[in-house]
Amino acid sequence: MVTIADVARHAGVAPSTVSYVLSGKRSISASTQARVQDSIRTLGYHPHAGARALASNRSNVVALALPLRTGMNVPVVMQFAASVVTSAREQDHDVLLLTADEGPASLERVAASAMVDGMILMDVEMHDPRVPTLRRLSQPSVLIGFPADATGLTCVDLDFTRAGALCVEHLATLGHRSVALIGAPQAVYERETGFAQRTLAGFTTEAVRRRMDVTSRSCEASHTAALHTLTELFTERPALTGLVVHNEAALSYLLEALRRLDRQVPRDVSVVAISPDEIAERHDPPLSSVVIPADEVGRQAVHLLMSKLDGSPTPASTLLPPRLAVRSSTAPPPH
Amino acid sequence: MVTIADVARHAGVAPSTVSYVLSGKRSISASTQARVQDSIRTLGYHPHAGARALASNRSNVVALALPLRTGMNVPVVMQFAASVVTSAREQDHDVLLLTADEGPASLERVAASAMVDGMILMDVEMHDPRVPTLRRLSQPSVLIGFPADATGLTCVDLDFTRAGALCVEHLATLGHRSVALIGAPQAVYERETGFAQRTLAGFTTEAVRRRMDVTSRSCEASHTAALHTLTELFTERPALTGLVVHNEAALSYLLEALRRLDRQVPRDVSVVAISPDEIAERHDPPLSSVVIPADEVGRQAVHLLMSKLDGSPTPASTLLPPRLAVRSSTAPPPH
DNA sequence: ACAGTGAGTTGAAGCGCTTCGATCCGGCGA
DNA sequence: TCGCCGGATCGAAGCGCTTCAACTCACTGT
Repeated sequence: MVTIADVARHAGVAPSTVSYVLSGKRSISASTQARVQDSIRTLGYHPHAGARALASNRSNVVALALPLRTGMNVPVVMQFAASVVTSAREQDHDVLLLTADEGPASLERVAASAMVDGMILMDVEMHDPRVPTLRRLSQPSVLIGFPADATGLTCVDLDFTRAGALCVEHLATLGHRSVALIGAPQAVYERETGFAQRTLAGFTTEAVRRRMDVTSRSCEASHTAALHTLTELFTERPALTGLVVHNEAALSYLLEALRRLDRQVPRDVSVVAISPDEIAERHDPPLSSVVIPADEVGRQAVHLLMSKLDGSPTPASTLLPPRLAVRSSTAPPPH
Repeated sequence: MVTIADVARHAGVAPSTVSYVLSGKRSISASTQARVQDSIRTLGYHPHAGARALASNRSNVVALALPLRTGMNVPVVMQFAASVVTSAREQDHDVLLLTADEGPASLERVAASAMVDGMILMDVEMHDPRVPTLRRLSQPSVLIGFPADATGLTCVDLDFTRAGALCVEHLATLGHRSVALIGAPQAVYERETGFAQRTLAGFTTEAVRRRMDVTSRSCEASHTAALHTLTELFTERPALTGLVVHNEAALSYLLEALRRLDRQVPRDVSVVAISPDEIAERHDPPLSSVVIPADEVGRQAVHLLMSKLDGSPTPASTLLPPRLAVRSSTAPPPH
């Protein structure tokens, strides 16, 4: 292994000088810098991460905790993860991947052993068991999603309340008077996942405010469940013309079920999805949707964490405004 | 931070003794062990990962390289990843997540800086640019998938050749004489992804061997593409009754398109999917399928890597046998 | 009785890096 | 002319751990 001493010898300087060239923490003459950089390149020097972490008390690694719970939307989670990795690399950090297998203990472990400088948690529940652990740890963290009590935490997410309201607004503007939200599987609500609840709240509140007829259902991701949910819904509310779907996994099944039930989109019923763009676009007809900006959320999470790491003041809560993409699945209701 | 010296002091032993208790590399009396373990617990000691890596030349971290290329099946990739993380944790290792952003350079970086002890690469192409880098590195690695030239590498994957053949066999046994494979998007074939090509080869060879009428198509994941592909296929081969789908993203679209075309499954056409169980089960009708055992592949990859890490002899290539799950989407052809 | 054995334990030497004084030196103001 | 300043560089300490050689001590076999 090539060490900093080898580089120093090769460049005819002290090891500390090499270190300062690398970190830029002291001024070094241009000529020395050039010489050192040359030596680094010709010798193929890479600083030993462990040694660096030991000496500097910084590992340049952040943890990313992905619970991968049932009912979570896998492609979206993956987009988050990819975006976090990319953004972290831009700030010279690597990403350690944690799952929920060990529960909060894994956070404790990687933090206490100084493997990571900070952590990003996804899929946060209202009463997330990881939150108390988080508060106890010395490393900073950023949550993607909001727990019930977010005091002292840094959280970022799409503003799902407004997303729910935005869907209603779009449908109302088109003239719909009876709308329903089809949400995540029951399990997601039972564990009180914040984003699901907030969408529902935003949706319902806005619909009530506009004196619309409003209801909601959870739905599993299967053909049978989709068919059943829709049948029930239309039986209960014959006048239902506006559907908001916040459940990407069930999306195709629901659309197919609508066809089975001979409801044409958007002639008979309008559909708004809350999902990433790529997914909404792919359906037939392409779906009007409120975008889940996974990339942006991931990037924000990393930026917030980096701010905390270098001690900059950091907003406690960041809510990204929802954006509506109007495509071909929404139209005025039949009369 | 609690250090090994604190523990040693608290337990009344030398730091080295604590280290040996932790590593088990020397025999320590039961009483001392108990005392040390006690102190560790009461002080809440966690060894400093960096210090450990520096002194022992082992980081207990493995890299997982997920290219996240277009057309790759996201849920499957996620399953792999989850399984890798879980298996690695069982062997006391953590997982560093790499994407393709930096190309082979990221492998080089994490290896040269001793951040990781070894690496697992997913989504390997026939002529993968990472392979030359891999050969150059001193750390061992395991590939999920096979490049064209696998000499000197350790690879593991589902035996896609046999998987393709198995689908044909199943359809042939039911009496089908004309079959088609619907595979991944064009892009996947163009970059010569091994598994896609091998499935096609296994499928075609077996069908030819059985003197069946055989063809294949690639297909994008969209409603339009699915409809188009099927229309073309049925126009070209009116007698076509057996469909093998190796493209989970397009699966729902294809089934829906079949309904549009008034082909009932399995009455008019039998469908075999190559996909994870959960996905095949969810469709209507539940699909007969060849299972992609993502968990098992991930676990094997980790085990192989661990073997290489402790110098055990390791098979160069591990092909997991495919398993057919017969559900309701296959039946004898109409006559 | 005594060397030999081996289990149990220790002290100290690093591992490769960062960082904190300390040092050197050329130029500046007084 | 002298002292001083500050840019550039160096040397050494130390981060927390593992590991090796060495030591102790109770036993064993002869």
